[in-house]
Amino acid sequence: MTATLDLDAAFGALADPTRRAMVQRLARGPATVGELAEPFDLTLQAVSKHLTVLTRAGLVERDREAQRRPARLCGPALAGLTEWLLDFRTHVTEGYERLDELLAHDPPPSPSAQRSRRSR
Amino acid sequence: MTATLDLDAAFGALADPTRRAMVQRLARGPATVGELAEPFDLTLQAVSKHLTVLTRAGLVERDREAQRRPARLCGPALAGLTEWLLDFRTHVTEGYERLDELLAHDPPPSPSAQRSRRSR
DNA sequence: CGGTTGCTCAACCATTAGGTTGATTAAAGC
DNA sequence: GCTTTAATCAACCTAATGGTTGAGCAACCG
Repeated sequence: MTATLDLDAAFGALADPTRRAMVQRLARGPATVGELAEPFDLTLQAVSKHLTVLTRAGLVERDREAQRRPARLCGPALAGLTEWLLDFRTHVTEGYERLDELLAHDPPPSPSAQRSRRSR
Repeated sequence: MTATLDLDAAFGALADPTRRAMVQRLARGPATVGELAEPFDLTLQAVSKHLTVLTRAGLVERDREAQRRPARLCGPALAGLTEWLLDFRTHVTEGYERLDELLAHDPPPSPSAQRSRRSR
């Protein structure tokens, strides 16, 4: 749907507290690398790297404005992630009712099939 | 609430495709390590490790049933994750309207006060 | 009892991740 | 034109990941 949402990259990106904080910061509006770096006592380079990770995960996009390269949030990936989780929760409830008390969610709409994966 | 939901661990756990697949598999019901390992051509040990990761992330719980140690999904962490994402999206929309087109979501219901987080 | 089944523990290995310092590019600002 | 500002590139280090093999433990099977 969002085309190629890389769940590996997206989840991975959010697995880091610094990155999560940056994302939350960006939720308030675009920011330059320097601005993003400020609260973290990390080098600019480190922050730049984090930004790269977030960008490759599709969570942020970069602009170019004079010498500055402000970053701004990129919604779809976030939406995609949320969707995956919600969708997953739906799958959980379907055919495995015991869980609806755990997840406290609504009844399953339809069956589906799913298959494995090859890794690394 | 879910007390200490470790976002680092939880997002991190889901950042791996094998682990995600295992979680999806578990969504259909508890499974032993062997059963979980089967589709992946990995050693049992590797799968066992993944299970440990998932367990530490609070995503699964282990039982003990003779020599078997079946794993089953543990809803709250999943729910917590989803909540974080949804909550975050809410933060995004509030006070930064440009994003509602990005996130393609519903209009913000009301202003509210909710503020950041400290990490690391 | 001895063997098999189901799994974990331990040691190890290769790759990646998060961070650093140092050098370099690129656009402004006198 | 040189210097400052903003950021990236490059090399490097350390620690964590994802995987392996091999040994060990616990419970059941005959």
